[in-house]
Amino acid sequence: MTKRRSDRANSLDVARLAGVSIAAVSRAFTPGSSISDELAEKVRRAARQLNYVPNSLASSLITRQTNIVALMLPRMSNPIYAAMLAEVSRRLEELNKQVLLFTPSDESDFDRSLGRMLEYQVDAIVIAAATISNRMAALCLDRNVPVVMLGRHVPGLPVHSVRPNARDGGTRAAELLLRGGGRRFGIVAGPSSLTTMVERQRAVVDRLQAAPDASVVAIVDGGLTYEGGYEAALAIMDRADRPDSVVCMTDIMALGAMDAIRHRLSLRIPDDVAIIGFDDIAEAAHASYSLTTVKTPLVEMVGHMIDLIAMPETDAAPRIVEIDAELVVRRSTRAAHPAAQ
Amino acid sequence: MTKRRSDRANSLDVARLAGVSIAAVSRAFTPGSSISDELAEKVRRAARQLNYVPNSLASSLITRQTNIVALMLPRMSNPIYAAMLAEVSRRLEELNKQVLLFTPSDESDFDRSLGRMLEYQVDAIVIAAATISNRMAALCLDRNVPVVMLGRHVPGLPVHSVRPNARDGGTRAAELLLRGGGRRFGIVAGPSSLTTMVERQRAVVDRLQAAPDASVVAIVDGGLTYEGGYEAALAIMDRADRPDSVVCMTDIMALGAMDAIRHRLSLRIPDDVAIIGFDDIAEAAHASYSLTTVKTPLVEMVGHMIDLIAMPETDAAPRIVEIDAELVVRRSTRAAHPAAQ
DNA sequence: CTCGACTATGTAAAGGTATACAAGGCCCGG
DNA sequence: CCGGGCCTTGTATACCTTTACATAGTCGAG
Repeated sequence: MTKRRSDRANSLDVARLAGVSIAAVSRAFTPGSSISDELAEKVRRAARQLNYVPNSLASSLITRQTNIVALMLPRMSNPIYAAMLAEVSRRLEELNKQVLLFTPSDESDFDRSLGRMLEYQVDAIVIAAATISNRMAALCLDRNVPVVMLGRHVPGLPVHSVRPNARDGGTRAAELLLRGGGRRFGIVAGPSSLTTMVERQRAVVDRLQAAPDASVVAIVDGGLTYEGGYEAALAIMDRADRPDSVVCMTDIMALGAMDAIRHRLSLRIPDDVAIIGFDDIAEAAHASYSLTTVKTPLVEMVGHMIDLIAMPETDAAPRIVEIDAELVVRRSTRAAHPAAQ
Repeated sequence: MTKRRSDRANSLDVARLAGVSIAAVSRAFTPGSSISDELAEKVRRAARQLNYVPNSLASSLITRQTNIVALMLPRMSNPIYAAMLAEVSRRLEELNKQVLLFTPSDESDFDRSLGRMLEYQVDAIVIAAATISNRMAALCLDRNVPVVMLGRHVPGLPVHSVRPNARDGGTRAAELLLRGGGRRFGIVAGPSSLTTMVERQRAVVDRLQAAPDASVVAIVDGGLTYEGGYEAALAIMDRADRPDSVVCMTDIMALGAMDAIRHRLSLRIPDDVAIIGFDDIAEAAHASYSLTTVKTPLVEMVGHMIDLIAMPETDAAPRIVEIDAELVVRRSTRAAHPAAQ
């Protein structure tokens, strides 16, 4: 005698049991609606008796609001994305909204994920560490679904974006290393397909090239993973003019680089080699690493994202919010070098 | 001239433009339904022209299937939960299902989150690192929504559960340390409110007490965080009969303990102190830690979870799946001690 | 006592789709 | 040439709720 799903009570069942109209049931479950306390109480009693739970699908069909925000978040391997997700979810739940998660494994899945988001009638779409095709962006715009890109900006795309000021962060990272006496620089790069990584690297390189006696002696892709950072550091350090400073485009690669430098090459950090990363993931603060890094200001970014998706529906120009980078100085970099001052 | 949401095309609009019935539109977007290729193509052309996207809310209202699975996941601070989420999401998306995330900050929010899950008519509920009240469990059962607890089991609750064999894992961890010559043991505990932590600890302590010359000299709560593990280790090691082995109930606390022992107390691992953890988070494999640990078999756990929520609807007894623990031996523990053999 | 302004309640339509059922077309065997 | 079976298409109802509108009731002011 399996209980079938259609045995679930609906508002009509509740209305009948309570001896009221179906509208009364709806109002009893809608805070602030015009209903007397007695009637509301009568409805709630009947509802409890029938194990009634309002069907928010039916409700959303009418109100055109699901209280669901889609989040596209690929490559969960990097802890910064987990932190981003946690913050996004936390802030949205404060507003009684939920995150519907999409983790496409491949760029070819992006459009399919976006399509499914629209089918679910989500109230907004947040895209982290991924991009969106022009076609889908236009479709979202047409349907009046706000889209916010978190952490990067693609010029010309009609979507909002919130991102840290990579140029500023990269510049300050480079300057810190220069002040610490750095002259020969290695770079552990991210994939060139990610604009965020390219911007960070460009900012760092630009500032280094502006220094008369500094030079970038090696750039190796670290593939955005710990292992990739480890290998990249080995490749970078294996040369006659060994770098005295290494900039990693993400912390997770920086951790790999530090471990390679210390445990494989037996060099000291920061004495032999100074290291700096980007993101400020939790592990960067661990005593084993104590990594100096350019922080990705998640809390502020998500705060602005919330504001953007709450904006009144207009087809106004997409907003670009840029947040100042904060340099978190720890012990993987040298203090100001006397000679450099 | 803001475009209103009601301007979104629906299946009737598409049907009219294509000169077909509304049923044809539905069939054109339902793979495997009875429709000729020409008609389907005609519908798709019209749909594209109108930027039509099927409304899965309306569809779910009828099919009673949302392809949404709710995941309750508090305390995202521990990386193991992020890994769990990634695996759950990955596997579900393979089946064209999506994760609706709930991250209640407080035990008092559990019931409210569960209630909202039911309102969204989710196909199943997965609960990680949290529990569910008897009342809500009964409600889910009544509505035929499968509930799977991931990582723990609460006796008497009418829900499925999938979990590692904590007893086996704890026993093997203890034995490894004993073989390595451990005699005085410290334990960094988790909150006693989490049955998982209690089970792990009980297994470890039981095995240690079965060894004639071993003793547990200190048990300190590490609060499930890196910082907590750090402080707990300091407390544990600050005594005359300093432990020669420390068991931490989670890896994240073990990392804190290792850092405290090495960088604050300047002791060697594993020579002065052997350390072992639980979970096998990614950082445990980093060269800076190389932490021996009892692995939480996420892939297998999620695989079983998928099977459970796909089971035909019955009110059969809830299943309990227990998975063997795997001990991942790295360099934070000593090899078998000659004297112990 | 009456009218107007409110509040509380009910009625009915709308929101977008899936599907049972009926109907039409076609082919093939007899 | 006819009937049965199959495939395609359309019609109409069902899914569950919100809300505009109408109605009935309450209360105070004039």
